[in-house]
Amino acid sequence: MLHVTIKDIAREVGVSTTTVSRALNNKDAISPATSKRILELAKKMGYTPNAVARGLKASTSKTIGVVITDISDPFFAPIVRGIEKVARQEGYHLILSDTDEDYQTEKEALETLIERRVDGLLIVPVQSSFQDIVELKKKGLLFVLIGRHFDFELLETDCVCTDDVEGAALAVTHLLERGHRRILFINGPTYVSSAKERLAGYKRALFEAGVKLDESLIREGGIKMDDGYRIMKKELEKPRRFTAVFAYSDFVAMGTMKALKEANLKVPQDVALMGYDDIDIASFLEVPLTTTRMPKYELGMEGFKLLKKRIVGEVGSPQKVILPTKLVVRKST
Amino acid sequence: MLHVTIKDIAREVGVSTTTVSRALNNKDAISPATSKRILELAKKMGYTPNAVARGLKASTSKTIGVVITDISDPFFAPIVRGIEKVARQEGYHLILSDTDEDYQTEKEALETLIERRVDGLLIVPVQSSFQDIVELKKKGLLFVLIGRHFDFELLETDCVCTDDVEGAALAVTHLLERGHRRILFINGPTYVSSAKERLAGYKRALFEAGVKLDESLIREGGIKMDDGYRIMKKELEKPRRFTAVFAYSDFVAMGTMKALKEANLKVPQDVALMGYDDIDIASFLEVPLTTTRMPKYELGMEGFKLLKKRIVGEVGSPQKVILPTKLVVRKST
DNA sequence: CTGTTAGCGCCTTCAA
DNA sequence: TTGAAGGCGCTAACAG
Repeated sequence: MLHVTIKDIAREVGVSTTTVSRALNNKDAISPATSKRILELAKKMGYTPNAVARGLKASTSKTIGVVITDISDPFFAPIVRGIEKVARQEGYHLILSDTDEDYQTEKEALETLIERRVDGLLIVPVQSSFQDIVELKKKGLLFVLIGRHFDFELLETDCVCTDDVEGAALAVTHLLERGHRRILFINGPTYVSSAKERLAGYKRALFEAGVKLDESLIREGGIKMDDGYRIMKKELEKPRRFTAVFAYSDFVAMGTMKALKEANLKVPQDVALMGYDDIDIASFLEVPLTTTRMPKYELGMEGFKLLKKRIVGEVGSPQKVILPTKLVVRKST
Repeated sequence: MLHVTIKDIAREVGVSTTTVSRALNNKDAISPATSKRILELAKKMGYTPNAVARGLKASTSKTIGVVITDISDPFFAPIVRGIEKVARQEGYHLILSDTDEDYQTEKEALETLIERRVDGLLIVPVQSSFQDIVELKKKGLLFVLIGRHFDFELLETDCVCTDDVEGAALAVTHLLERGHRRILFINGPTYVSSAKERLAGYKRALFEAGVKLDESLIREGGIKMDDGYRIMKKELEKPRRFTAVFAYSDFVAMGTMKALKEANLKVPQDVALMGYDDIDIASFLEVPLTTTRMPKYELGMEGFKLLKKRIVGEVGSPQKVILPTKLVVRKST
């Protein structure tokens, strides 16, 4: 038999399952002698408690669902790591789902996670649509958004984020200070909140510096390396009308860098390049990347902490936790 | 009430829970009319099946445990991605545990995963000790090792790996063909099977080329970037006795590269550098890295597939699945 | 100090 | 075509 149960132990010791349960859970109301006998036998028989049964009884699974767009993305991986670290300390397990930035996948992931009766969810929402998140809230499930959020007028939820208007403004201001006036912005899809905010930050920085906004310098793309590559490749077919590039993310910046290199353009001499996120390897790139640091690990940790509060019943209106970002100047600007 | 149960539906419709269950599971032996009523009401009431209860009854959780040393490591992240991809297609969920290359953490992770009654486990073992894996096998749990394995004389288990003796030999041979004779090998900890094999491959390549082995050119370190940095840093305090470096992994190579750069040594002009793994960003490094490609994504996918076979009951003696590696020549050699 | 009973939510006999 | 009973493994309430 693969798993021994308290029933097996009870039979063996000659007591009731209740008594076994008591011994196993260090309850009082049991004689030290029986307890000892039970514990010893349990060990000898290789007993492992069944958390599924326990969960059914207690209607809590000590499990949280993590819904993320891509764990192999160097921006998201440390977030998951941060979650896992704190979660483990608190006795929680993580069920992981990759959505691949696809709404349908996200929706299905949420459904199956609910079926598993996770105690709560940590979500990096796809945002191309968000009916599923609305449903989640309506059903009364506990969840916290990480790194992306919805306008509170649209949908109020807990979230742990950064102020990307500020972060992007910082980045663009840095470029402006370096003397750049024509800054190509290769943004992510603007239905994603962080892309929306970074666009706002881009505009704000220009405005504050008294530089006229040229809408034709704004591109909307994806969040992958390849998106940056593709967009820059196309851009370079035309006469160059910019001296610097602000990329949505370091990943996008890497793709951009590749396209630039293929066109024999030097960074930063010919074109300055600014990323976002400060992924681990940003300093190891061909040209170490100037970027805005996102507190990735912390986003994960704080996300879990907030969720935990909700789980243990700490209530209150939806909360926005804003973590600080920071400019990191390297060689690409 | 947060979750509605079949009991709630039964009461509402005025039938037994059995009938509800039948409707929900599309069993026959139920009139289309009742079935329709039930299904409609279930939807209206927002019914979501309870996979925990179902799992208890069925004693299968459709969940597999993934025990890995660090998901934010660019070598392991794609492995997890590969697992998740196939697992989701087959209706399985992943419970994720980071061990941080720590045996005790691994041991505890395995225990709690067993408590959760996962249907099987996919493990990148720490290997500094392996009593926990022995226990796992003794208990009859289903698991497959990924990327690392034990000598079959020591412990026979399923595993999906690469032939790293071969891979390393390939790498070192490449260096030899470039004219290098004094190749510093910055290896990982040799209790890890891949490090052991790569060392064997290093030796074999030298032997086959008729180059005398100089043990003093072999270093045993860790698997992180910082290990490569630290070791090379120390190495450079002494007179240089090598013209090329073979690093245990791309990550280690990146650390090495950093130390080299700080010493104003050019790669590959002053020192050639060879990595291992071919992590996604290897081609984007300051000096694009020559390396041996590990089929990361495939390791994950094949790992799950093999595990699945065991789960559905396909038996047979422990199986070693060997995936091919490939030399990728870039600029660092 | 120990046992009996009951129930978490679901599904599978077996009987009607 | 439907339902009653029982049980997956565990624990809490209530007796004794």
